[in-house]
Amino acid sequence: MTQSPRGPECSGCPCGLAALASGSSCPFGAVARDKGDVLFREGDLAERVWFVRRGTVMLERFTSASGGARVHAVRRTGSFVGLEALVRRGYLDTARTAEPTLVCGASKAVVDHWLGDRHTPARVALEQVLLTEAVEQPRSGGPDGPAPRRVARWILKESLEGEGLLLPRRHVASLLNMVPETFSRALAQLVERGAIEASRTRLHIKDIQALRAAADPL
Amino acid sequence: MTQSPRGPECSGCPCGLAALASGSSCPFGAVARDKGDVLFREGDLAERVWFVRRGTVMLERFTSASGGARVHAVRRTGSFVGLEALVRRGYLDTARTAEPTLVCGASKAVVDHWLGDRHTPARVALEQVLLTEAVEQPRSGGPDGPAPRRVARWILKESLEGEGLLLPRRHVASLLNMVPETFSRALAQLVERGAIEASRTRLHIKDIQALRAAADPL
DNA sequence: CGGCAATTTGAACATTTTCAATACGGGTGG
DNA sequence: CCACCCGTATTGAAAATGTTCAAATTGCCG
Repeated sequence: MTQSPRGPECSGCPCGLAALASGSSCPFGAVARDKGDVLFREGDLAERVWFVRRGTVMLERFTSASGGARVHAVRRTGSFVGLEALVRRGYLDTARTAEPTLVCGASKAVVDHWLGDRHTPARVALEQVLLTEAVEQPRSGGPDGPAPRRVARWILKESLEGEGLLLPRRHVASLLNMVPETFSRALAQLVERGAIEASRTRLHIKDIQALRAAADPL
Repeated sequence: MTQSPRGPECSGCPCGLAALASGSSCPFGAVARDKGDVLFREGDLAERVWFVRRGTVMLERFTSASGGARVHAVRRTGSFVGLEALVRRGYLDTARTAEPTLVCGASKAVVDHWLGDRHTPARVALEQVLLTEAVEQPRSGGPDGPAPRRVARWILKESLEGEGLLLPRRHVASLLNMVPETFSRALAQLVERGAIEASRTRLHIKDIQALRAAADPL
C-alpha cells in the first residue's frame, strides 16, 4: 500500500496526463500488488476504481453453472478496472492480479469529482457505455451449461428488461452461441417441462418457477 | 433522413440533457429507420456515431469460422452505437435495426467537438473504455469453430499484443470457454501439427504459417 | 391463394465434457 | 544441492451435448 507521489511517473499515464492538462492533480494513488492479490470481489460494494499502471488483472465472474468462477477478461497496462463503481452499487467481477502489478486506486467519490460535471457530454457518454457494459453478460459458451439452461436464463433476463420484443429466433440463437436448430430444440424442451408456451412466433412464460428451475443448475 | 428539431423530444434523452446542461445544443440529428436497415457495416470507415433513441439495433460480426455473420449484442433505447469511431478507423460491427427504430446520428467530427477537450478526465476515461472494448473479441463459443482453432487464434492474438506473459492455463482455458482438459488437448494437437512448441509452462510459436492455417478455416 | 423464408424435426456424426488416473514442475526443507 | 510434496497440467475412455444435413412444416406477405 505504498502511496506514491504524483510525479513524473504519471507522465506516461493517460490519467496523469489528463490531470495535468486539466490543471488538477491525479486522484489515483499507486499501490504495488503481488501475483494473485484480489483488488475487489464480485458483489462487493463498489467503492473504489482502479487503473492498471503496469501488469495484468484478471476479471472473474461466477457462472450460475459449474459452481466455480470463470475468468472472462484480462485487463493490462493502461486499463481501468472496476469502473462499474460509477454506475452500480456492486462490482460485477472479481479482480485478481495475474502477476506482480502496479495499480492506481481512488475512491468512487474522488473519481466522481475528478471526472467533473455529471452532465458533461463526455461524462454522459462514459456512463452510458458503462451501463451498456454492465447489462451485457460475460461471454457465455460451452461450459456455462447445456443449451436449455442458457435459453431459460435468456428468457428470464429478457422478460425483466426489454421484454416483449423478440428478435428473429435465428438471431437469438446467435446471441446464445448456438445454431438455430439447437435453440429450437431447447425451446421445445422448455415447453415440454411446462415452463413456457411457444408458438413459432410468440413466446410466453407459463410457469416462472419451472423456468427458474431450468435456468439454475440446482 | 428526417432531421428533427432539437426540441422537447430530446428532453428525455441523456444526450439532449447533457447538451442542455452544458449550454450547447445536441449535435445529433434524428432519423427513422425501418426494420432491417443497416446503420453501418463492419470494416467501413467509421465516420458516424449513432444513438438509439427508441428501438433496437443488432450488432453483428463476422466470425472467421462458419462464414456468416453472428449477432453478438443488441443495443436498445438509450444506447450509443458505433462509438468505436472515436478510437478506431473502422467499425467493429455491422449495425442493423431489429425493428422500426429512431436513431440519432452525428459525424465523428461533430461528436468529437461535442465531447469537448480531449484531455478532460471524463473523455480520457471514455476513450480508454472504448479502446478496451475494441480489443475484446466478441464472445466466442461453440459455433466459432473447434477448440484447436480457437486456441490457435488466441495464440496468434496474444503474440501480437501483450506477448510473453502467460496466464495459468486453467485461466486461459476459461477465457476461451473451454475446460482445461480441452485446452490441453488443443495445444497438443497444435504441437503435433508442428505449429507450436509447448512445455508445461512455456509456449512458443514454431511455424507461424502452420499456426495461421490452424486458425483459419480455409 | 401461392410462394418464400424461417423454423422445426429427425438421425447420424463430431466435438466437448466428465471423471479418474498419471505425470510434471516448482517450491520447500533438509 | 537434492529429495520430497503439492497443486497444476496432461492423458485416456465413456457419456453427454451440440452440430450438420436433409426434409417437412408453418407463418407471413404480396
